Amino acid sequence: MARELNFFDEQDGRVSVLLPFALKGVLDYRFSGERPEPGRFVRVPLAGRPVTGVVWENQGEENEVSSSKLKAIYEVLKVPSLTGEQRRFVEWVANYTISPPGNVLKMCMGSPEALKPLPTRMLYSKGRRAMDPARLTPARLQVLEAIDDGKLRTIKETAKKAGVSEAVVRGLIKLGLIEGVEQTRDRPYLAPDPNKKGPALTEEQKKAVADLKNVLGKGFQPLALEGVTGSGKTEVYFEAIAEILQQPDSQILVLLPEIALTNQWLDRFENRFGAPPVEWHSDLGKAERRRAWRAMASGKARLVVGARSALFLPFKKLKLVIVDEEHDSSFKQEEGVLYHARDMALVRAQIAECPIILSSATLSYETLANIERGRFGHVTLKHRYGGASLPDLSAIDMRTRAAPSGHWLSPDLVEALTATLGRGEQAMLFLNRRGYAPLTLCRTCGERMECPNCTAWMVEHRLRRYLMCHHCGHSVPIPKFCPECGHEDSLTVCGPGVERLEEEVANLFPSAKRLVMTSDTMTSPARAAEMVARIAAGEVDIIIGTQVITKGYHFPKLTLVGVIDADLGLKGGDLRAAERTYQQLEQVAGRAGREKLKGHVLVQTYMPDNPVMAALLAGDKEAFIREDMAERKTFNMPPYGRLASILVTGPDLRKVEALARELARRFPKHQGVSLFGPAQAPLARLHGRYRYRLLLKTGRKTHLQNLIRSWMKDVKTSGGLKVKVDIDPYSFL
DNA sequence: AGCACGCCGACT
DNA sequence: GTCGGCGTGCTC
Repeated sequence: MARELNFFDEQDGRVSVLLPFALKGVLDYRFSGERPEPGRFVRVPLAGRPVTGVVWENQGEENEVSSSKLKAIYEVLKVPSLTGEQRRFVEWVANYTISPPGNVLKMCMGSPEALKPLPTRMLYSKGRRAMDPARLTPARLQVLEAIDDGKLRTIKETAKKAGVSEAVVRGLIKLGLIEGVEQTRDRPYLAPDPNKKGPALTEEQKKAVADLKNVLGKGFQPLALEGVTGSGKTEVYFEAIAEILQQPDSQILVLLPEIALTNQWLDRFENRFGAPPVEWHSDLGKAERRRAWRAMASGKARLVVGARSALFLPFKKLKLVIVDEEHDSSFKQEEGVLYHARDMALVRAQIAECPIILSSATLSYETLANIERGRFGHVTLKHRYGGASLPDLSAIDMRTRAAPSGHWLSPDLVEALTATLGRGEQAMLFLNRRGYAPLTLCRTCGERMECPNCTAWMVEHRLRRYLMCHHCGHSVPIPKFCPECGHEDSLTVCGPGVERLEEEVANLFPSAKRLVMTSDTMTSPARAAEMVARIAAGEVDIIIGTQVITKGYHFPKLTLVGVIDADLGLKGGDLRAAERTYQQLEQVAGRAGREKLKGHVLVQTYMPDNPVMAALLAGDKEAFIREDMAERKTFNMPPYGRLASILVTGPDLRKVEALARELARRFPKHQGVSLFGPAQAPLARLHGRYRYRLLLKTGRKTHLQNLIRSWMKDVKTSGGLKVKVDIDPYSFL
């Protein structure tokens, strides 16, 4: 057969290599000498240029390319291998999300920097060779005295300490009186100390810690840690971390939503363990990325805290996973490989055969359903830490207690603000809308300012003096003339954003110190930390912000939370609207009264009778969740049934529509599987591309992915058309 | 991911 | 007549 006919050596062989981009599968390469094991990082040629990939298990593919076509591996990199666990994880995620495995591998590679040889420098100390007295000079003697302490120094440092030139030092190195060692430039991470004393725990916390410790070390075991806001969940899972840290070389992953990874969290960690954790998030520089990635891969770092992508770090010995704020929808990646970090964390823990703790004040329905099914353990904290009580919640019925026209604060909320400020306490106003106003229109002709690329309004940002589309980022200066009818100064704004709310607060409370916290003002972790410090120092009276303020912060003097438009999240009317709204309101309410001072929450709503609002106000969230989940069950919706969204996009509306219809026509009918659509997506155009959607609903037992794969097998997408499959979708835009 | 190939509009 | 736009396809 063809194999025998090729002419390279007997010991040459073939290995499969997975490359970090969207190829169909692995590519085969030739090697000579020792066979590189699966997991090794290799440099290989691809279309004439070198790329980095990973040696992969042979797929036993039928259509194997002929040996004569194989190119040779350039180099096996001297970096730690991708473990078998991680390779299985890559395959699993690729399979589940119907993504090319190469795209998943890419997420595992951290950064190109991480795979380059570590930059090093030479450090010098006393050598073994003795000085030939004939060659001793005063300068050389000075150097020998300087290095007598045996410490490692650079040439420069040595010369400086001895008070001689670098040339003298180099001369001694040549003579062997000083010897050098190569050392990596990346500083090692300090080891967290599990035995350092933590804060005193309450009886309830101690009980929760005992419950957690009960399942640690018993292999894969998911555990939901449900504790009301301010109950000290973090301190409880810190004890689980301390326990696992006792095992030599064990590693721990803590996942947090990006906006909850704050200095406050890091400080608490450092206080408990005496060393900062490894951090992993989107704005690490490349040197820090390399340092973190290599530290995990070599097993030298013990604990990493990160946003969802930390899931793909190269753990050597993963022994515990924690997903904090597990209900948070930002764990769902909405671009590229569409995965949910909480769900994939469960898979990662299962592969590592280690426990996983899902923590939240407002557990997701997915997790609640898993508790119900008996798959997850459940530990609860019902009381706030330090004797603080949960805040009072009350509604302001905006149908009868409305704000004056053009204003957004009802008289009741203004009164509460006045009282709070009068007592020298802090208040927080929550409005989940960035900018000054969500809509600008022309009083003369009624024209609305819309994004040219998206089916969306242009949001005014008055501070920055432009209108901006929040979906594609397109911005234009605030126009003086109506672009439609040309009238001057006839444009008017509708509705509030946080900037406009701040303006109203400034008019009502001119002497109060205000701070606007949104993604527009918190442009970096440093800026965020600075704002938090100002609040903690009492330099702020009223915090006005979007959802960035709902999570994780602990401000002792904050006693009043005002929710400006509690109904906002219910308007989309999608599957998770009620769940999301309840979680968000509960979380923001949880910022109030976290220490000695009693907290109050005022919720402005036009629909106080809506089940979400009513349950929240009555403090009966259990009943509401039970009912909402029962409804999901009736309609076979997640977490009881499964969904997949198929989004067809392209620049030409006709072609998009035609492909969506063709897909529907070709859908293989299956029992227990329903197809909805195609229909225009709610965001009918985004980035200049039209969008049509199909929705697939199945029971929990159907193999959704296989079904979709065979359905999509020979779909041809020409003319700029794209089909995006989203398993377990969260966004229905 | 990159990069070459390929087929349709405004220039020397 | 050519330069160049980026759509499509391939890389072991």
